[in-house]
Amino acid sequence: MPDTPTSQSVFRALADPTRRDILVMLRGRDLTIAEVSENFDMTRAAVKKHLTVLSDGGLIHMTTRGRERVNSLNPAGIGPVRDWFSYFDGFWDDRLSELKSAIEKDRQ
Amino acid sequence: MPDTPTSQSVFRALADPTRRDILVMLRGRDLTIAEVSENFDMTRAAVKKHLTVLSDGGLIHMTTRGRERVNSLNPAGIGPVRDWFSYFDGFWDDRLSELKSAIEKDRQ
DNA sequence: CTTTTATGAAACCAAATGGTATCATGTCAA
DNA sequence: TTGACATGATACCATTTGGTTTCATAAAAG
Repeated sequence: MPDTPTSQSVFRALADPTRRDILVMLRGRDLTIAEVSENFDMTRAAVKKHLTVLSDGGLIHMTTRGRERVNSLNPAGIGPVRDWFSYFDGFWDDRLSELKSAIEKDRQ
Repeated sequence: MPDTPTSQSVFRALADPTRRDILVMLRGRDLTIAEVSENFDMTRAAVKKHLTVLSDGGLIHMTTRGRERVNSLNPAGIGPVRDWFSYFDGFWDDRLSELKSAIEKDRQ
C-alpha cells in the first residue's frame, strides 16, 4: 500500500504524453536517441531527458553501441503498474458481489 | 496511439503518490473531503485539489450530500489506462514468440 | 436568527518539470 | 591525424504543480 520508490518512478515516467509516445515507437523496433528525436519537434537534449526518465522508471533499457545509444522497450518495466492496479481488482469483485446479492434479496 | 485528452488526465492523476493513496483509501469506503484530509499532513484545500485532479481523470466520482461532498471510487476510470497498456500486449507476445522460435532453431 | 461546520475559490509561493542553448567528450571515417 | 557525428552534461528559463493562507458561501444545529 505504501508507495515504493520504483512504482513512483514508473508512474512519473508514464505521466508525460511525449514519453508514452516514445514507448509506442519503441514497440516497433529499437531506436537510437537521434532516431527517436526525428519524430518530435524538440531538441535531442529534450528527448534524451525523456529517455532518462523512462530509463529511471525501468520502462526502457539503454545499450551503448559504439557512439550510439540504443533504446529498447523493457517488458518487465510495466510490472509495478500492473501490481498496483491488481490491488484494486478486489474492489471490482466486491462491487459485483454487492450487486449480485442485492438482486438476490430483491427476488425473495 | 495518439493521446486522447482523457488518457492524459488519467495518467496525470495517477502520477502523484498522494492521489494514489487517496484511491487506495476510497477502495475501503466512500469518504468526504474532511475524512480524506484527516489521513494526510496537509490542508483540506490541498486535498481538495488532489480530489479535483482525480475527478478530472475520471478516477473518482463526487456526490453532494447536504453540505458534504462524498468521494467514491469510479471503477470505469481506470479503463483508459488498461486500454493503453493493452496496446503493448502484442509486444510481449511477439517477444515470447521470438524466444520460442529461437529455441526451436537451436534444437534443430 | 445566529453559529457552527463543510466546502468553494482565489491569490500567492517554492519547487519540480519540460524545454532550450552551449560546450565537452568519445567514436567512426578519410 | 583530422573532421564529422552521436551523445553527455551543464546552466538557464518559463510554466506547471503541490502546497498554503484567506475569505466567501451554503447547510445543519441551537
